[in-house]
Amino acid sequence: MPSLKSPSLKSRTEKARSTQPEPDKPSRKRDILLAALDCFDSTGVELATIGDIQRLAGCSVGSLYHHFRSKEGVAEALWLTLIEDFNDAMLRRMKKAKDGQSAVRSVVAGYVAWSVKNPKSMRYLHARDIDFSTAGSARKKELLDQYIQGVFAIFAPFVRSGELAELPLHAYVPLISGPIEAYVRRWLAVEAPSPKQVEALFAQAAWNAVKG
Amino acid sequence: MPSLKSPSLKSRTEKARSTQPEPDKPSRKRDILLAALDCFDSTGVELATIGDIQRLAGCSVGSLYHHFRSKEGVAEALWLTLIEDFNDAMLRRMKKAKDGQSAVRSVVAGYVAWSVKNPKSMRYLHARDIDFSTAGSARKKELLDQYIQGVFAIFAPFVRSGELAELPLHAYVPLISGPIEAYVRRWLAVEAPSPKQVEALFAQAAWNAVKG
DNA sequence: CAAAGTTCTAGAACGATATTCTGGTAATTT
DNA sequence: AAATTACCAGAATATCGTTCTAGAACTTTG
Repeated sequence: MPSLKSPSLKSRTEKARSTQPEPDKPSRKRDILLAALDCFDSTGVELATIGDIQRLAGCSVGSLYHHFRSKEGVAEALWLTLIEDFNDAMLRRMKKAKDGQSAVRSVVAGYVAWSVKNPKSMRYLHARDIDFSTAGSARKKELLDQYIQGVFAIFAPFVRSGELAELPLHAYVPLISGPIEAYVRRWLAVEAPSPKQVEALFAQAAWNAVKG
Repeated sequence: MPSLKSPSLKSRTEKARSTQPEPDKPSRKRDILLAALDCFDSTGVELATIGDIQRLAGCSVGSLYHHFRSKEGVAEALWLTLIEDFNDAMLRRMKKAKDGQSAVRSVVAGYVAWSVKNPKSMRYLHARDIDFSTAGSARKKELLDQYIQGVFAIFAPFVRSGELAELPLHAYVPLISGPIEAYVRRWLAVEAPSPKQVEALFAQAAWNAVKG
């Protein structure tokens, strides 16, 4: 569970060393990702130059290319890091729920909260046109599946108890968070009333969509 | 209402000539857009080179730059053309509905139908990170608003009759098409069960979300 | 119909910038 | 401490977006 703010991003030496998981330590790698987020957010991935990122991160080209294979590599790593953060935050929040209804509602609330707190990151998560490598693409799918599984694991008991409807596995996430996701995307792109204003309405809709 | 398949894309000479609106005529401009869609879809906007597009379209660099200001200009024009096509198709379909419920359901059905028929185009519509010029950005907002207005114009009578709930203007579109949109995006990105399989379920959810 | 203008096309030249290369310094392991 | 590895720097290179020059194909106008 990497994070840009309370970081880990341990260099994946495959043979897991016995040292503790390197709790934080301000790393060059993270500096680069942080700088990249700013650059990508303000000008888009394409227009942001390696020079911009490198300058803002306070490192050299060589250093940047030591940590990442390419500019797209940075873009990909950034996206994967952010989605992992986001998924963690969401699942953590959902796990606190005691019943199905509050679990479902917490998804909408969590989505809004995270977006309002990290608009740049959320905007970047919505931005596609990041050319994922085959490895990155696989990782992305893996994380996505993992999230869906995680959600379902939380929901399963409530489905069994009949509080939640029994639906195709892939239907829960879009049914619950599709509307708020669409709303937030629009809010991030152009100016629109804050998601806070429709949170309750969308939470209710989410609940209606999946209740038993 | 331009279209890539049954085309118009008339060269906007501002002083509208008396000639009929140039019904189709295979134009160089369209060839370029078509080629661009293929290139952008297979490698992403960034990695697609002007050379690729130009070669596939069978034209020269000069010609391409005569019709568009830049590569981003091509990407922007393509996006705007496609969204216009899509919006037209959706509104046309919705207008046929006689009552609120079938109008709402037609949104979901229309979304699925268009996506299944034009996956490349829909994938491109979902791709952000197209650096819109100020003009393009304005046009985009204009089209988006126009669509929302159009949807509301169709729904208004049903809202007045009480068949549909009275909600914030910006809530209808995400509530109705948010889930299917999220589902389709995932389907287009990685492999997943066809949207056809959840169409009925999502149509029902859409209806529940906005019925009076 | 001829001439003048305009649109469209071509491809070479240019400039910006992503990426590679060479060489070096700190850290870690043996 | 020697060796190996991780990390970093900046110059050199290669790729590609864009501009420029020139000319062909239409369109309009006298």
